[in-house]
Amino acid sequence: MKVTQQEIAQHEPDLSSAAALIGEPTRATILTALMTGLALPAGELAELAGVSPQTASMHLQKLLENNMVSVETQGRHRYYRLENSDVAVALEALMVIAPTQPKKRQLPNQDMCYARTCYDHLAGWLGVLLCQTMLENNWITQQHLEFTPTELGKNKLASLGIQPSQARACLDWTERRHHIGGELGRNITTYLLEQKWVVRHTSSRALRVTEKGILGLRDVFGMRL
Amino acid sequence: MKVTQQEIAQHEPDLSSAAALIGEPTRATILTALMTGLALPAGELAELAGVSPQTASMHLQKLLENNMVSVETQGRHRYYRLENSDVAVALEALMVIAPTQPKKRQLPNQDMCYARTCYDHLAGWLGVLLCQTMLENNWITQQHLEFTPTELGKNKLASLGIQPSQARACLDWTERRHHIGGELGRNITTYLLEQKWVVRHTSSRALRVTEKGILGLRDVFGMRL
DNA sequence: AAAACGTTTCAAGTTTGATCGAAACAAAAT
DNA sequence: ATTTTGTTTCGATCAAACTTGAAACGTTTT
Repeated sequence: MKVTQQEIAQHEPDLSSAAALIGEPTRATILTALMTGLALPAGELAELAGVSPQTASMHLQKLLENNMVSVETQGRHRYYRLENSDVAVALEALMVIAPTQPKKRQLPNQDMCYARTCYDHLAGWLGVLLCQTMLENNWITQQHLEFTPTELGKNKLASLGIQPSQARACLDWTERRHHIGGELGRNITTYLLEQKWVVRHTSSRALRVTEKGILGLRDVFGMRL
Repeated sequence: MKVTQQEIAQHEPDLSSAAALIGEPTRATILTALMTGLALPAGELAELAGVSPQTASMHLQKLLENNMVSVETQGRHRYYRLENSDVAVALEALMVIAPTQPKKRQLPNQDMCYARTCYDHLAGWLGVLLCQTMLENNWITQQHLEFTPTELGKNKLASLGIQPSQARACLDWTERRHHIGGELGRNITTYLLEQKWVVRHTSSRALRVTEKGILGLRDVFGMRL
């Protein structure tokens, strides 16, 4: 046995173990799926990742042991979700530096780039456009990594029943641009889903804008889709 | 061959490959060392990680291919550094969720928790304390993830020859609290090093406060060490 | 010109850990 | 009660990749 780097870095966070956990393709797929914020049962995650239930179970156990996910048992189902938002933040940060798949430059799943949720707020092309529209219409102002609703924005949002909270600027990994995260991002996404302006694709993070949504987003937010 | 998760996530950033790159212990040690912002030669990184030069060379090549580090050749030396701050951000985000080494709960290297640099700005206990002191003394104000120098702070900093820039709040993984990052963080750290109030430990990210520094930090910044 | 040094390339050996069949377990459905 | 379904545990297999010795390459020193 030789002197390992563990001894050198004994007192630090075990960076490699955390990264290795995410670095296995099956687990990465599982974690990516859980970034919707949804809790998904083991079997569904197995199918999603294209592995057998045994394999997925093993991976989920490892994720569980390392506090990356938590589990809730309901009957014979076990629902897994991300442990906390720190995990989501780390995943997003990794996505920023991750290479995009080189092959198939045309977008195989246009929906996914079009609209999706980032942990719990709206991301993708739709999220970025919404963010820009709100900036252009002066509903919010941006100070570096922070969005603040203006008086106009507060009134508009409140009239829709959306709490005009502060928002964090969240970097998007398909658009490489900012969208609205934080509490406000969550509130808006909740509103859009409640109004059925966007609906979730089955077992995916992708969102679809409904016909009602196209009208609503245009009339209320002033978005040109 | 079976259907792999690559096909499902084809259009997305290759999360797993980026994470796997960091997930190998030797590479993680190398990357952690480079988080000082320093450029280090291959041989030194090999010794630091406790592996042979060949091994380190192979790992560095992989990091290079994936744009995690960049290299600069000087004579027979090749100096490696982190490619950009996005990489440092991802590493920090991982450290937040990484488990700290369970064995040896007492801190084996107190210096490392005491003071160190986070990529290029001051972190650790000293960084957090400095940040708090500046907030208490009303040199800066905090809006969520952003620090802004006050008029008082601008004057104080300018009189020291420190550019009173904006600052990003950066989460520290030993203290789990914010410290001053961004441009201002860099400026302050440069100042402290120039004044020799803090000095770098040899081949480590840890910093040591000099006797001159204890006086200086007390008299100028009002810090109680 | 020769030797020393830092680094990379090549070609092994070796280990880690992902995978799945088989089986066990638990809850729900029949 | 029996069957079906969702999940986990066990054991064996296998592939990916980390590791180092040997050697090659380029630069600096003597």
